[in-house]
Amino acid sequence: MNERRTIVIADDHPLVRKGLRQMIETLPETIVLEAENGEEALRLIREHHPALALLDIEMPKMTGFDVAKRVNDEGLPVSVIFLTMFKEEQVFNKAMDTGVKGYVLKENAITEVLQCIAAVSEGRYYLSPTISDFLVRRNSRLSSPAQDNSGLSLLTPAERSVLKMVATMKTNQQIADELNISIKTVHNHRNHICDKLGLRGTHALMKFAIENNSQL
Amino acid sequence: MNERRTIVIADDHPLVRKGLRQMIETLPETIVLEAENGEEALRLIREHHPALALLDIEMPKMTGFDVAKRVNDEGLPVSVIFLTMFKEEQVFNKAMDTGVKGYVLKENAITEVLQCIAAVSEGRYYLSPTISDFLVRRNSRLSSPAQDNSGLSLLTPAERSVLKMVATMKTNQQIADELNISIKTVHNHRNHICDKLGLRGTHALMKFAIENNSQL
DNA sequence: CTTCCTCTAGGCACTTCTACCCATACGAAT
DNA sequence: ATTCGTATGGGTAGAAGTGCCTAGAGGAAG
Repeated sequence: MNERRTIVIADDHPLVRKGLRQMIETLPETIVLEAENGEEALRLIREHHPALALLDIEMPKMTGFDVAKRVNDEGLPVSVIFLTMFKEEQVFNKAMDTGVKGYVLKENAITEVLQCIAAVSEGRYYLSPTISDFLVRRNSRLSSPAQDNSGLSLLTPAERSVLKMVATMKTNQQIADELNISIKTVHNHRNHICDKLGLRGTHALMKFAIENNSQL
Repeated sequence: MNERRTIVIADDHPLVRKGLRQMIETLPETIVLEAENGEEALRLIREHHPALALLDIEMPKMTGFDVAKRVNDEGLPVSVIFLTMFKEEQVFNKAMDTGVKGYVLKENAITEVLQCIAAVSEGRYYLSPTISDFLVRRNSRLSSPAQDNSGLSLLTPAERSVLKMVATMKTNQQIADELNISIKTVHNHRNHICDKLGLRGTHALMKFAIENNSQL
C-alpha cells in the first residue's frame, strides 16, 4: 500500500481532535479529516471514502453508534474504530454488534491509538486489553454458566458427539456416515438432546450447538 | 485484599525471571517464586497455592500448556497467565481452550505484564491487544476473509439483509414476516445468494452466514 | 424505447429436519 | 432377575429448506 490513505476523526472536543491529528499525522502518507459531530463524520465518510474512521461515541447530532450503524447498512468501505471512555460491558458488546474493528479506551496510552490504526489497517481487530475481558465472556457466555452447564452435563457421550458434529453444520446423513450408524439413530439423538435442553424449532439445536461448541 | 499474595513465574531464561521478579516486586505485599521449568512450576503451584502463575510456553520438561492442563484437571485455585512470544492464532486458541486468564506477548510493553496481573487479580481476563484479533475471529469463525469478501460484494441490499437474518438462525417464515414479504421471495433471495457465492447443500448458506456475519 | 437488474411472488419436485410414536440389544445397578 | 439407561434401528406425518423454473412491476442505463 503505497497510496495515500485518509482517516476521519470525529470528536466534539477540539482539543482531542488536535491531539489525535498530531499523532496520526506522524504516520506516512496519511490525510486526516476532522468532524465535530456524527453527521459531519458520516458526510465525510460518504464523500471521501476513508480507510479508517475514529469515532467518539458521545457526540452531538449522531452518536458513534449511529454512524457505525449507517456505515454498516450502506455498506460503506470503511473500518470503524471507537475511541471512548466507556468501559462498560454493554457499550462494548453493542459496539461489537455494530461491526466495529477497533475499540480503544481514552484512558489508556496514546500509543494504543497508533497500534490500533496499524492493526486495523492490516485487516485485524484491535481492542484495548482492559476490555478483552468482555470479549472472552461474551463469547464463552460466562455471564450465566450455571444453567448452561447443567443442561450440557445431562448429555450422554453419543449425544455429545452428535452435538459436536451438528455444530460443524453437518447434515444428519453426513453425521450418520461418519459415525457408521443409521440416520434414524442420529435423529433420535437429536431429539433426545432437544428434550434435555428444552429446545424447540427448526434450527434451535444448531443455534445452540454453534453457540456452545467451545464448551463441548 | 490486604493479605500477601504469591505469584509463581516460570521461564527457562534466568534473565527473563530476573526482569519479571524486579517488576512484580514493585507491587505491594507480593511474594515471587521462580521456576525454571514446567515441572518445578507445577510443584510450586501445588505446594504454595499462589494466586497467579505466569508461565512461559516453551519450557523444558513440561510446557506451559502441560502445566495449565494439569492445573485445570486438578482444579488448582490459580489463575494462569501465558507470557510468550507466540502470536500464532492456533497457539492462542489452544491457550484459551486450556482456560488461561491472561495472554501477554513478550514483544509488547513490559507494563502490559503489570496491567495483566492487575486485571486477572480482579477476576478479569487480559489479552495483549495484538491478539484480541484472534479472539474476535475465533468467535465469529473467520478463518479465510480474503476470498469471501469478493463474493459478498456481489450481493444486492435485499439479499444482504436476508443473509444477515439467516445468520441469526431465523427461519424463512420469520424473515418473511419481519421484512413483510412473501416467504417465496425469501426463498428466491436465498437461491440467488447461493448462486452468487457458489454454495451448495442444505446448510451451506447458514454456515456461510454465521462465519461471515461480522462482515455483513 | 429497449434492455438489464432488482424485488417481488408463485409453482413443483425433492431433500432435510422435526415431532411424535415404536422396538431390540447390551450393560449396570438393584 | 428385573429395572434402568444407553445406543441402536424403524415408521409416519408434517414443517422447513433446496433447486429450478416462470413472471410482472419498477427503476436505471443504453
